[in-house]
Amino acid sequence: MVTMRDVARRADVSIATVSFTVNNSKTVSPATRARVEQAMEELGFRRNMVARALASRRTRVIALLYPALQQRLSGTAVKFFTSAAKTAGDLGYTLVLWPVSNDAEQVTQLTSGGLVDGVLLMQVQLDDPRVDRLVETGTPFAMIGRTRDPSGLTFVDIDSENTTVAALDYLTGLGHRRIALLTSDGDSAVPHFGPTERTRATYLVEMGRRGLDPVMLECGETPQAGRLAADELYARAPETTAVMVLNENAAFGLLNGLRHLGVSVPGDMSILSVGSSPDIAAIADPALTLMVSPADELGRMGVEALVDRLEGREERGNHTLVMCAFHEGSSTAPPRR
Amino acid sequence: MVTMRDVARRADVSIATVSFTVNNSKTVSPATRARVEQAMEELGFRRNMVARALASRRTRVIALLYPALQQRLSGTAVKFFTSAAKTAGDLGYTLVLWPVSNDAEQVTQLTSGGLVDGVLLMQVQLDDPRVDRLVETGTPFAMIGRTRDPSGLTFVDIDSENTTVAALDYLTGLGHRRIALLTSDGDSAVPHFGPTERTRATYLVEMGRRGLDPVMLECGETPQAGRLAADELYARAPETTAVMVLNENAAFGLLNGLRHLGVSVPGDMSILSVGSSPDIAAIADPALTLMVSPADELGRMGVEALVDRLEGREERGNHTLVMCAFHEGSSTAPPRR
DNA sequence: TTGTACGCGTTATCAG
DNA sequence: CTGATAACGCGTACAA
Repeated sequence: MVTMRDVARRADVSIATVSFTVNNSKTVSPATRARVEQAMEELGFRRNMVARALASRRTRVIALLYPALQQRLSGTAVKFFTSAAKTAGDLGYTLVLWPVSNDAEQVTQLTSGGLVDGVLLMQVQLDDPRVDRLVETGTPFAMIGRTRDPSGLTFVDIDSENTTVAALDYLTGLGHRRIALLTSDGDSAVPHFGPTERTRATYLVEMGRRGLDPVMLECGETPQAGRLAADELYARAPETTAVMVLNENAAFGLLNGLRHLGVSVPGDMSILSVGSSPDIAAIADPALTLMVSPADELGRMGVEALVDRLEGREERGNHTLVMCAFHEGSSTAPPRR
Repeated sequence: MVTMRDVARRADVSIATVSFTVNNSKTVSPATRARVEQAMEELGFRRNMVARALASRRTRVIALLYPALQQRLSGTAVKFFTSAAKTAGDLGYTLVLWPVSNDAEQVTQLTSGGLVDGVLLMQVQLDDPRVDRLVETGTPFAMIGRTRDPSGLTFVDIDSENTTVAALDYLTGLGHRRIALLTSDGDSAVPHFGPTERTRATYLVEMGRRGLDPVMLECGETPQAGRLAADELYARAPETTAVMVLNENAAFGLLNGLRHLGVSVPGDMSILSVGSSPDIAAIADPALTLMVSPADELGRMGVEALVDRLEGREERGNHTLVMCAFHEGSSTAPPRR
């Protein structure tokens, strides 16, 4: 291995000078810089990130913690990851997906080990054991999503309230009055998932405000469960003309279940899938109309907020909300007269 | 931060003794061990992984490189990741998903920086620039998939040949004689993807051996492309009664396209999807009959092979092939008379 | 069984 | 603008 010492000797300068030129941490005379760079070139020098980390007390690595790895990574999650990784790279960091459960002990071990400078938390629950632990150990972190009381913490999250309002505006704008809501149930990968609870609450309020009757269904996050939900919907509320779905996998099952019931989409029933991603919604037939999860923005802003904290540019408590964006598909239409 | 020195002082032993007890690297008298452990407990000592890595020249971190992150992570890839991570954990390593493109330079920077001990390569192309680079820099690595000439390299891969034979055996066993093959085209995320090319070659040989006429289609990895493939299939070979698909996303489009053509599945046409995962195939209606990618095994064996190399237990050149397993669905049936 | 002393490759401090 | 020199926290021969 070629060390800085080798380079220094070859360029006939001190180790410190080599460090300065490599890191641009101090001004170096052009002549000296040239000599050093030539020496590095000739020797094939590559700096040792571990030594660098030990000396500077930072690895420039950020860990993305995604607990729900037992299932497939949704298109949304991947988009998020990709965007976050790119942003991190632009800011001089490396972001890696670190597979830990939401066991607090594992999280502690990771962060206090010094291998990562900070942590980005995905799939945050309303009461998340990881968060308490991170606060305790003083690890810099930012959340995608938020706990029940996120004051003093840094997070970016989906603006479920306004997204729900927009979704209902869209459906009522088409003329629908019988609008049901299908979400995940308590057995989902992330129990007490903020967006689910906030969407349900907002849905109730908004339906009431519009003088409409709410119909709320919930089911597991599988196509099979979605299919059963179709049956349940027809048993409980056969008059329904539109369903707002916050459960990507179930949306497919719902669609198939309706077809088997002889219900045409969007002729007899409109379906609006909230929080999914276009590429996966395209699998459905007809292609689903969506409120697209702002994965790119969330990833970018999450990393930016975290790096701000890492570099001391910000006190704690940066909060940002982003709405889902409407994406036209073929699963919605005005209700039949 | 609590260092070993602090612990040593508190327990009134030397730093070395603390290290021995922590790592079980030398026998320590029970009395001393107790004192040290108590001191660690009281001080809340957590060892610094970076310093440990610098001194021991190993981080015990393995990077999983997955280049095709521009799109969604298939269920197969996630299963693979999960299984690999678990295996690594059992062996005393941490496996992280490191988002690098398949740019060779980035790979070099990562591995020569010393932050990871070894690399697991996914989505290996038949001619993969990353592989040459890793060989050059002497980085320990193992591949999931293989290059055109993998002699001397360590890999685990899908046994495409035997899987294809099994798939054709199954379909001919049902009575099908007109069997088409739909794969990805050259514009896919991973060009010159080994399984695709090997499956196509084997398909040709096997169809010939059975005295059947081959029909090969290829299309992009999207539902839309799969839909067009349905049209093409009916234009080119309307007599076809079964399709073997090696293109998960297109399989959905194919299914929908056929329905719109008035072709019932599996009544008029059987579909067998090779190399996908059950959870995602369940989205389809009818649920797809599969040859399931052995993601768990591949992940486990890949990590095991890599760790063997990392710990010098093995020379280079461990090769392992695993077949896809049959998984009953509702998209296949005997052909109509 | 325990302790000493040095090495790992870089960064930070402070003096020139 | 440049260069010694001391950390940084831990692993490990080697000595006791």
